[in-house]
Amino acid sequence: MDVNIKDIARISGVGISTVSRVINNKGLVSDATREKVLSVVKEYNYIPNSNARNLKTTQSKNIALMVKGITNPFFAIMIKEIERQVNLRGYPFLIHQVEDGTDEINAAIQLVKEKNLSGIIFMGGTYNHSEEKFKQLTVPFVLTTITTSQEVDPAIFSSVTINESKEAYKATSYLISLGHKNIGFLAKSPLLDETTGSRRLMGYKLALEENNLPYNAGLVEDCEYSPSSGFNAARRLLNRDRAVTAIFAASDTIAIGAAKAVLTAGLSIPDDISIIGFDGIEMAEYYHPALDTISQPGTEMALSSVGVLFDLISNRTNHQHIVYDAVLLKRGSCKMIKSR
Amino acid sequence: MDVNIKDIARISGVGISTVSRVINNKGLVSDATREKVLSVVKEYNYIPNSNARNLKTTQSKNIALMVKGITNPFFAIMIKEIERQVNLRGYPFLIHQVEDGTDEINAAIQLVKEKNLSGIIFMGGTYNHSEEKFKQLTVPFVLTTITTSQEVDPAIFSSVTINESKEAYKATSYLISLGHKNIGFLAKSPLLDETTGSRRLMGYKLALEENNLPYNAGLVEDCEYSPSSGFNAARRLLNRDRAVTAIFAASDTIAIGAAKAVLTAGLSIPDDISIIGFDGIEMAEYYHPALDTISQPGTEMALSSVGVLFDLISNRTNHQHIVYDAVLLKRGSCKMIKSR
DNA sequence: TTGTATGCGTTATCAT
DNA sequence: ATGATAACGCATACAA
Repeated sequence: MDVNIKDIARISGVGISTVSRVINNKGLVSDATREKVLSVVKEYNYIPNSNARNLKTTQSKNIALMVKGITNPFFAIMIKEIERQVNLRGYPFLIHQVEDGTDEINAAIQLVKEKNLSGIIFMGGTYNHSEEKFKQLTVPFVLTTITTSQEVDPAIFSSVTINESKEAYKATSYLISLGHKNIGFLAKSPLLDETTGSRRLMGYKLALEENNLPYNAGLVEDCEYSPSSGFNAARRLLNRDRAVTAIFAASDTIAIGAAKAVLTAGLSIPDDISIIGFDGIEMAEYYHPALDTISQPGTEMALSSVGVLFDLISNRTNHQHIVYDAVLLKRGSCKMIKSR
Repeated sequence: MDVNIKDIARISGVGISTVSRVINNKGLVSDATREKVLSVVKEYNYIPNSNARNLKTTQSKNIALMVKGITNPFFAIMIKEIERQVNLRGYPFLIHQVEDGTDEINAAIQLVKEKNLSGIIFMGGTYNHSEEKFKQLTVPFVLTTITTSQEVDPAIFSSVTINESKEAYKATSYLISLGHKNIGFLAKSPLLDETTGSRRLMGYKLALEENNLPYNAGLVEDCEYSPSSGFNAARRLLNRDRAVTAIFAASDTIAIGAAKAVLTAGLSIPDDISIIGFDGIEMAEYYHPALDTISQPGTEMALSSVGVLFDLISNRTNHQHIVYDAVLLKRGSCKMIKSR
């Protein structure tokens, strides 16, 4: 091991607590001793052991991000911003990837006990967590990009989200306004309860309903949030139902795969098939043709997630539920249906 | 705080050390007491405090990944696999994003002192780290996707890489073999020392040289590893030099942006301009047209990085330097130059 | 303004 | 096979 606080104290010719006061900027220390201690700290390259610190204070300053789906490019930019914001506040930050199929809340409960976290941000995953579980989380936390089922009391958690069904409604309505009647819907687990996919499906259905269009379950495909999966889903869809004139993909990654399927089939976007995605990742803009999308304000959501968390940590506020608006970006991959 | 080892001991009616032996599977414990302790542990949901543990053992089992460029989709799949592999071995894993412009080795040195890491994987960044710095790293580490400058003694570090210049040579030679003579090169910091971009530029230059083609600095553009940056760089290139018939992008993200620039300019891929990327991310395959690329074996590299690290941690084997071969994937975005 | 002593929760060394 | 007890490195109440 390296030098510790005792060494620094001895070398500086002061007591341990004086060193502690200096490195923590706490309590009264004369300028002379402060300077001396700091010089020794620097010379010996002393860095306090955070394990001992956290053990002593029974409260580390660690902020953890629990991500489900770290390969999601939309999350990538959010992660970057979240880390930046946390570091800005001088808190250590740790990213924990949650494997698909494992429970992130349980993982977090464990992490809290293990590392004495002081805050958690949950990103991605599903909504089916029980109130009881949340109550076991003894530190401030905020859900971002996800929320909970209706049964959970909003007074016990914070969230930063978009209104999934409203935004999906927006996308679908847009396609309908262009005259489309047979609109494919591609999402992950749209038929399961309490998933992002199912929320977006709700919006899709609502738009159909409001426009007196029948809901056709055959137009809904379940797929992962990836181009390859979107490709396969779109191909299944196109093979099964030749009447499809538009596709609403619940992510841009899916949309890109779907677009490829359409183009590969020798069809044109948007002349034969209109496509709209979701998220607003850079890739969608640079696809050819550029893909329309529902663009989420990822950076702002990241910013505000950290903001809400620190409000909670410093006891400044009660739980907040911030809902951002997403924006429909028209880039030309959707078009008025051609008359037949 | 929650229950601690003392509580468990008291409730179980045994001594503290017995509980410790049980939860660590160390030393002799009778089956009866073991069972009793375990039941209490379970009932009270006891989880050992890792700060105390690490403090005592002066060596946590934490493995840290230092990533520079977490938004890089190629890294994303590697990160996922690395985490999986580390967890498989029962070690806690933490991801630390290194901001562009900050020194990852310094950050790591600090992290080691703070958290008593037992191993580090470095991913991304540049090669210009001094031997002296590496020597300050008192725990096993491996560089992945990067390596060091020639001056650093290979006996003091491990690495898992591809041969950057060789693979770039491969891509460039391929374009040359198709008759291209004016080949644009897009990379991040190709003219700086000891960057991935500069290594790939070396391969590019070598291929030109071996084929008696002149090196034209005007065909080299500096850009970030992103579609937007690739788009701008390609546009600059196309505007400046109308003789360009092929573009070699040092990443698929750049290639996607470059492709967009070509298509937006009303040119065709590959009829007017051939494009080849680097990395082998999924998006490149689903671009339209699908983009040729030099595909790195990301998953295997991840796997082997963790393998090498744990060899170092346990076996005390010597340092290894594993170099993977990348594969030229032809998908149709490169074509024999049209005769003029 | 400064130093001493105590304890955070755990592991490990020693008796028993 | 089991239980006291001494560290691990630090922050802090309290004494000086």
